[in-house]
Amino acid sequence: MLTIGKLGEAAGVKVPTIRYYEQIGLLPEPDRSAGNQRLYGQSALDRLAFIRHARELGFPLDAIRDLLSLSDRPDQSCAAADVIARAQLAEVESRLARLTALKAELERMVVQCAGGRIADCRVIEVLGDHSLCATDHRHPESERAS
Amino acid sequence: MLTIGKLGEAAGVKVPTIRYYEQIGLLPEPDRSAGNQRLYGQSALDRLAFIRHARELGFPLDAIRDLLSLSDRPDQSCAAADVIARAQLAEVESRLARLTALKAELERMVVQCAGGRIADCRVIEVLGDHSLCATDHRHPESERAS
DNA sequence: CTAAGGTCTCTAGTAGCTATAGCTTCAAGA
DNA sequence: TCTTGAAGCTATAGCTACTAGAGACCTTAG
Repeated sequence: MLTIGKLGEAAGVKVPTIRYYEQIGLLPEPDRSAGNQRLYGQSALDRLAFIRHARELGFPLDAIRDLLSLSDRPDQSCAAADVIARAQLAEVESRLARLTALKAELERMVVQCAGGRIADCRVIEVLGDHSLCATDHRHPESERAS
Repeated sequence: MLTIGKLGEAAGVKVPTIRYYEQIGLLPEPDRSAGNQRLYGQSALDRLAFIRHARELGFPLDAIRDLLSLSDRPDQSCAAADVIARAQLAEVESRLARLTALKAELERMVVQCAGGRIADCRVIEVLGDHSLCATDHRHPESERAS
């Protein structure tokens, strides 16, 4: 049996994240030790590794929830899993397209910057006037590095 | 003078978003009408359009705050603006690289799905076992469509 | 037995909004 | 002039997926 720290280490997930997954019902409530500490077995480790891997592939937690409940019923058709994976692929592709356009626009911007005064700066100028752009890049991009 | 609704329409920004920008100090508090409604002039429209465009290019609000204060001092060097834009470009490039790897992995996954039972499903199988992956794709990707 | 480090619960914070509730103000039609 | 509906106001809570902190308790090595 693993304590929460060992489990996190084994799966590559931080301890508060595990407790968070339990709280939102993604992981079942584990048994507790006499001193009220969580104790996990192999199945919890498998499940957590599954979640982590799906997160790395960008699946949102709701999709992961669905995928987990599918994997709990191994005799059913995997069509539903396929749908979820394809949706994720489509999402990634659309984000790729947008980011590619953004990259082109940002490159245009920084290349044109002559390094003079703000008043002449292409960066500031382009930001102030969308018509100076080559591409459309409408709809903001979510921002979070990791 | 524009009401908040007209301003939002003109700049392509929703009304609550404008109030939010004011609240976090990105837009100055505008004059009010006799009935306490916000009234905006041209400069507010310019500023909001700048913000919107920078958001479309993926700049985080903190960076936009810096860019705005730079554009308020047109006689200074634009080096700082250049730094911010290059940082954003680097961020976009790193996200592109990650998404490209994800796309490849997801494609591998859905292509291999033979459409049978869950127990045989490559989608579920691959998610459960990272060693089946071709690429590394560690570190989760932020999820938010828009 | 003690000290260090892991674990417990609970709360609040992050980014960038969006949504709701319950109210007031404004503009146009009858 | 009255009315009605849209648009505005404030304040609060919610979204995703965590992360950070406080203050108390448990466990284990020396």
